[in-house]
Amino acid sequence: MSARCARTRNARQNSCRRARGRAESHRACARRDGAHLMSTTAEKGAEIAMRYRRLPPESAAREMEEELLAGWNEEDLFRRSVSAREGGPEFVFFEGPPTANGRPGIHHVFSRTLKDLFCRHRAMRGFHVSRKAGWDTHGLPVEIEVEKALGLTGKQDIEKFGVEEFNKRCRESVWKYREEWERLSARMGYWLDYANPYVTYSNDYVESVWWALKTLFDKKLLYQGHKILPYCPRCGTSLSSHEVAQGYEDTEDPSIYLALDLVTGEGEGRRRIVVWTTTPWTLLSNAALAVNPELNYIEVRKNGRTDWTLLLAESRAIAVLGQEWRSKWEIVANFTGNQLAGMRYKRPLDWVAYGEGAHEIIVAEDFVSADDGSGVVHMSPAFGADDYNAGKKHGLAFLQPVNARGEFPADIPVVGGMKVKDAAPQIIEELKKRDVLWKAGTVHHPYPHCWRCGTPLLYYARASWFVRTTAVKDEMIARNAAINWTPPDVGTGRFGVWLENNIDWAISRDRYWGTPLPVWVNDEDPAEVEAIGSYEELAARSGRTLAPDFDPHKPFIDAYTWPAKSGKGTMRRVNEVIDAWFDSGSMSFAQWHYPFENTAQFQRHFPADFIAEGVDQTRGWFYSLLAIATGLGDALGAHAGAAGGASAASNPMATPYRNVVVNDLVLDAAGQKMSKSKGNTVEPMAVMERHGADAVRLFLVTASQIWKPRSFDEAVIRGTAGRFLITLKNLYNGVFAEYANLGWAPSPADPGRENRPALDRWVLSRLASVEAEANRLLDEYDATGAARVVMEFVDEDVSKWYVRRSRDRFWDVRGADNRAAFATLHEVLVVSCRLLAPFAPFVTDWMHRELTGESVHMAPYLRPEPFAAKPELEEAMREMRTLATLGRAAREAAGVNVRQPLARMVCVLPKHSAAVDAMVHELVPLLAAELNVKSVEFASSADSLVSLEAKPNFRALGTRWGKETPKAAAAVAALSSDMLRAFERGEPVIIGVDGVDHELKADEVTIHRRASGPLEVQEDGARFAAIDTTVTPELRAEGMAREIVSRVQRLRKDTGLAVSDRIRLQIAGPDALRAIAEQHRQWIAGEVLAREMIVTDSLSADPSAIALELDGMTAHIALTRDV
RNA sequence: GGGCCAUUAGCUCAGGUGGUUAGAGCGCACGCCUGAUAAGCGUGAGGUCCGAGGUUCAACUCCUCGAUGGCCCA
Repeated sequence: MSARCARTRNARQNSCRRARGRAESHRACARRDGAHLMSTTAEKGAEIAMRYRRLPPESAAREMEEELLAGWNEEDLFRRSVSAREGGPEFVFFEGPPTANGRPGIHHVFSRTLKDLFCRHRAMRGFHVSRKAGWDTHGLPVEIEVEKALGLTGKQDIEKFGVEEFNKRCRESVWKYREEWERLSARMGYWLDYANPYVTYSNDYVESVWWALKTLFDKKLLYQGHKILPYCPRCGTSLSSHEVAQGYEDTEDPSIYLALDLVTGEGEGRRRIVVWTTTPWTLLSNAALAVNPELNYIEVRKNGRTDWTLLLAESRAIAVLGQEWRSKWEIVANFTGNQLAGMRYKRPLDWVAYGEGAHEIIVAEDFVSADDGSGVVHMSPAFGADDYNAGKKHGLAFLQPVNARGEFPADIPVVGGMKVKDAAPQIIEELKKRDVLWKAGTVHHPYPHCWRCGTPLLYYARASWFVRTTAVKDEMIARNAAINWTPPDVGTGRFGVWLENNIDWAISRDRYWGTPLPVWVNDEDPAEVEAIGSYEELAARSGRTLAPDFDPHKPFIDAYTWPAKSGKGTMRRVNEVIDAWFDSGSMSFAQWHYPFENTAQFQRHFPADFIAEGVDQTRGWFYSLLAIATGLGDALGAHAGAAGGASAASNPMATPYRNVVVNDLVLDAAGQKMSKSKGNTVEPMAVMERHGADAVRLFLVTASQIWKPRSFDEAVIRGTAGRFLITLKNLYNGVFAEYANLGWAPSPADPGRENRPALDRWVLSRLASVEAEANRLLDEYDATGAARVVMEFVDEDVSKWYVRRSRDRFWDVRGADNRAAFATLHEVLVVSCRLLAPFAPFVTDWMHRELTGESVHMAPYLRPEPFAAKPELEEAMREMRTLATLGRAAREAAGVNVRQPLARMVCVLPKHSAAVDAMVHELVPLLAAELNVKSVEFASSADSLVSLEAKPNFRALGTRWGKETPKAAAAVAALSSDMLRAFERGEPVIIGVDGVDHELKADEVTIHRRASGPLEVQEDGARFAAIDTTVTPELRAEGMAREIVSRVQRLRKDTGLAVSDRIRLQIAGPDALRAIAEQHRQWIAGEVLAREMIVTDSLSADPSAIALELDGMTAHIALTRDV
């Protein structure tokens, strides 16, 4: 205290000198880094050159971040941070390309934060992490956007408009949002190499994709098939299963029961069979009925009617005939489905003539279910996958009276020219007329719609090109087993199940803007097919030199034809382009134009160590990467020794990615899914302007585990991540910079870490533990865990305890203890910045530069020589903090505030090792200071203050006593304090259960100590703190002195004095108060930096005097600044 | 329609091989501090762990059925 009191102008001048020295070195730094970030700000004119700049206030996160962004740009920091690790081990990251023609949303900020933070962490660990950007530029979304802009609807319009011009517009449209994406990436601090992105429409990229397709073709993995595919009549194209999966919507559809006449023999009565459908438009093409072979069918006759009967599945009778059907209908016959097979019937509508093939016949098929309908299904082989397969099997007729626009041909009666789904009322009316309608209703069910335009899809038989992924299914599963999924159950569950149910990948699209399928077919003989795998090959086959401005897209590519090898006919390219998912799934090699060039680059960057995307990519990019890499197999080179080697035997090939982090959705504040139609989307730029990118990033990562959906609520951001950042800034601004600027800088004069007080050694130990833990969690791809560990440390340990208990140590800069405190806090802040840098790259860089002169992003994540963690010290401190909590609660309960000193507290702790006990002893002064007590004693079990209580351990008792557990527990709980003391000494204790004595075992009881006696006690399990609340006159006087100091300090503040200003102080009051002031004169003067302190009987004349009530006495104080 | 996951304090979320005292943050109440001050800190009150059955000496935890929400599949 005297040191503080004696702080002089001299010290201040001293600190000015040092500050200037530091400012010089700052300028040197600034030149070296080519940035203005390091520039020194003068505060209060030229009075003091601050060595540590203050952070802007909380509201100015935006200015601070923008200042940094400008600096990073100038310094070219991203590229420098990558090249500085050149030569280090490679950490390979693949960027999943965003579609350049959509706006980025807040969920993109989420997955990009994850991508960025793991890359930053690995870079700080010394890995070389190049991060090539990419753009997904082909596909239906682009076409739709352009169609809308041009006012076109459908493919005919596009053809009329001209494919060349249309594709030109597509190519331009793609970049509509490019700048917005790049701005967002920059603003959020997502470091990605945008200078050399891969672009899926580029000639090089397309050529690599061609190579892949040709390779698959040569391996017989690319084929043309005729399959029932979900088809969008508006877009005029089939959709792949992963596209369909995105478009299910609840729809109301017709639910129609027909009663069709069976063809009967001579003399038989009319027999009708009940058939169910939800797609009446397919009835025009009905070819057969299907029944389940095993199911029981009944033939029933309505009471009182003899002229006809009805057939249906027995289990569906209630649904079709009503709850009371048994009282109204009589069963006349039973059949299995097998028995019905082969029977003939009369189709409901005869508008389309049958061509070849069987028709109007009942077949038995396993897929017919008894769960809905009538147990009899109408079959239309052109419009359903099951129907199609059954049609093949039974040689059924194939009617397809629907055009590519989803309309009936004009020449069909009644419904000609109508959209098929719109024709339901007309068809139902016709069925009524023909007396084949049993009943018509509606049904609510999910039905697939086009994910882009919302049009209901039709299942439609079409010629299409497929990748035979089913042929490599087992290998895909084996490779998947080697992928480390976060969270794991996406890999085994959602993705694993998807692979198990894998079907061939339909990759062709009847569209315009996409990678053209490089397959040429002989127009005279469709069996003659060639695939082209490079531009060179194209030139050779076509006999044409490719122009310098060669464009592989439609329509130009379709002009390349050549005579067939067979000598008859011309080879012409098929019409289709390919699924854009195939483009993005090819990025691992196509981004390098492999195998045409950059083989070394490719090999260095395959497979990826890490990718991250939203869960919606499970069936998208995660799948296409795996399917293509697996299909290509050896063609991607033999990268033996796959991930970890764990399953190297079954999986000699590398997976395309070793670790994948999957994040879930971002919901709105109310937990609803964000969508444009609901208008509850969040504009990411605006949010970052309001809260700062650091806060948004930190919030997204820490709100909950990343694989759970999180609600995005700005109020919560402010209260959690935002609040944490304020605490961090205050530690730097309000504690460290505030006082270090009075003259401290790191120097050899600082005590060595092992020679610092226990409190410092403790926080350094915690820091070391947290450093190791955060690193470990990031290594394991647990971003949430890592961020939380560091944040909790900064808040709980540093702010709430280390600084709280060290405050007065920062009030001077010269003593060894002061230097220890500054050096410790400096190190804690520097390392905390590093640990947080991947999550909050802005404020941590700002602070780190101030603290060390270099960017945090060039710093190592782990210190080369960390302070060794001290588990005993950490354990002892935990106990101390528990006792502090209990002590505060005791004071609160007794109504004695902390400013009032008290004489004594008595504590009890559970048994500890000697090492921990020694530490506890060393920490006692901290506890005494925190609770403002003169002495801290520890009581033993033998102490009269302590009584013992037994708490039964049910887990142990349960195994021994079973049903008798409650009785045994009661007997244990009833043990007396004395008996428990004896038990602790090792003497046997007997408990009686149902009159039988048993010896108590050690693990069956937990012994708790409880305070008894006159003290104020609080307890928590085995710990307790008892405080003697007696206030003697001496203690009271001391308390009053502290009261005076408190009021003077408040007055200093109110008067606007700086923390280092000296004052003249006057205190007036009754005799008793003056006596106290005199008694504690030196201490009071020291605390409030009073050079002069006058104690007098009256100050009433002084207009600036403040009156205050102290323990019933009125006092006056007045102060002036001492200059 | 089938499968999976949720449901715990006013809000957001932890948790537990079944063990009798279910935690945290925010918010709230009360208070402290006033040399972090458009800051800092403490204490406390809040819970039929979605509902109904069942298994067990013992269920928030396991089983069955149901409700609500979400995701996936068809």
